[in-house]
Amino acid sequence: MKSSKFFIECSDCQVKGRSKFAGLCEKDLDSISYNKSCAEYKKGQVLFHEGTRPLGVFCINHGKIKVYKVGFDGKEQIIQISKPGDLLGYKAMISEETYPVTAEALEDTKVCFVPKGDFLSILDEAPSFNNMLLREACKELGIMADSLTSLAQKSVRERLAVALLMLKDTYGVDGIDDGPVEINLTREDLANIVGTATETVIRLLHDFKQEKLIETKGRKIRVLEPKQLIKIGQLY
Amino acid sequence: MKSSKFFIECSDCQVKGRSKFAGLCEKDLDSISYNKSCAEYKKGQVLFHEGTRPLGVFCINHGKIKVYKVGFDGKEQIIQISKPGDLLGYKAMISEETYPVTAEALEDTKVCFVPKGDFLSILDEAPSFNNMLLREACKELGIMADSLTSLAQKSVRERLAVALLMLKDTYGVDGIDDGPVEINLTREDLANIVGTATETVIRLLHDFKQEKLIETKGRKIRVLEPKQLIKIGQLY
DNA sequence: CGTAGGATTGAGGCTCTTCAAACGCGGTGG
DNA sequence: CCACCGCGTTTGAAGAGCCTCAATCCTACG
Repeated sequence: MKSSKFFIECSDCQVKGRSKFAGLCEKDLDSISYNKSCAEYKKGQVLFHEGTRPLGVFCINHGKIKVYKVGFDGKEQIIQISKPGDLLGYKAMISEETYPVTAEALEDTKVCFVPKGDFLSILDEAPSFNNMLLREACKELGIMADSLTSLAQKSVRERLAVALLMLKDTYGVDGIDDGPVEINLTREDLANIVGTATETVIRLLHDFKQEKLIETKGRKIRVLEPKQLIKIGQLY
Repeated sequence: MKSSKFFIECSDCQVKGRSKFAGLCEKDLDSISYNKSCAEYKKGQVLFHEGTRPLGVFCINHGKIKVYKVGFDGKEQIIQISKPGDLLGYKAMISEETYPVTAEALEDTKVCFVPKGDFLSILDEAPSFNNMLLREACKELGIMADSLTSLAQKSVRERLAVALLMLKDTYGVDGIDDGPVEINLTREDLANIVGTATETVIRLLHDFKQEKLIETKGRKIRVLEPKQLIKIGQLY
């Protein structure tokens, strides 16, 4: 289960510059910091389940989290991979609905939790924060329109190329060593991002490997030729 | 081209109750009304093109408008069908990006245009409006996650069933006569909603017709058995 | 009454899925 | 320390679902 053996002040947080709280004034940030709690979620643990009611928002401090919907037949569709600095679960809270998705840790993670009331009162009192979230949401809607078109029109090979490029960025954030980025996901998760079968992903990765576009070591994937992948993914 | 032979006061608008401006105070509504312009767009005319910079927002007074992205090979992917009361183009304006989509009239339409400056100043001055838009955007993001999952996991037959149900609602708004709803779209547009080929849509509509789930008269489609379509679409 | 754009039908083929089986690799207990 | 176990990965084969291309039919409209 999650534990609360540690606490991080927002003002000390390594990711505060990247987080959605970055623009807040000191007073508001302190107020969040004062009321929040911190927890660790181990690989496979769920932060929140689709269909449940939001009680607050999550700010990722460390680790990656997959956000997915479960389809009729039980298959996951991964909507996004969230990384440190990302804010999770605020949309359902604002729209006053149950979570439309599930959030699950892909690795051992550290996450701060801001209770609903505190978050909403900041939203009320800081118009600039409200506005920033609106701007983010609008931007995200544009990205979703892109993904939708991709999914509807591109072949699996094309979509896999796009997904690998996206994941390169997501996993590039860690970049402690500035060695090449290693994507670390099960083939099944990768398939659930691309929207295809696991076996298809494996076969296409094999092709990409033969074409010297990527390198694999166990489950780890390294992108060698991003430009080629851009071409394959027909990104313009 | 568009013409400006008419003008509708927001306070007189038939769709003001359904529009996003519904919650505004009288002062703000009058300010919008004073600065806006009205225009007619005939079937096939474009309100705005993907990639161009937004100069204001559009409020639909009459008629339906398709919002789509053009894929790499020129194929349209329809993201939504907008109807009277809907606000168009505000997302790109707020996120300060170029339009990610194109908006084109599906029939002869009447549309009001609110210039950027006026819209943004209302947004600035009315926190409740800001908040309402944020709530809408968050809700829409949940819907997009649904659509994404649908597209990734459902068969074309299932997706077509879902699309027909959605269109029944969209076209049901007109309901001047309370006769059955008639969906009036080209097969190609329908295919571009579902994300498939025109011929596939035609064949599946033929099947649905044989199963007595729908009725067609020319291009017009009537849904006879929504419950059956819900079952086919695996909506739960 | 002619024409153009949309709707329909048919055939063929390709992509991708599904099912089944074998293979590795990391972790665990003897 | 090593053999075993189990999950995730990989490979193969067969077939279903869709797409593409091409031809024909319909129908609204000038």
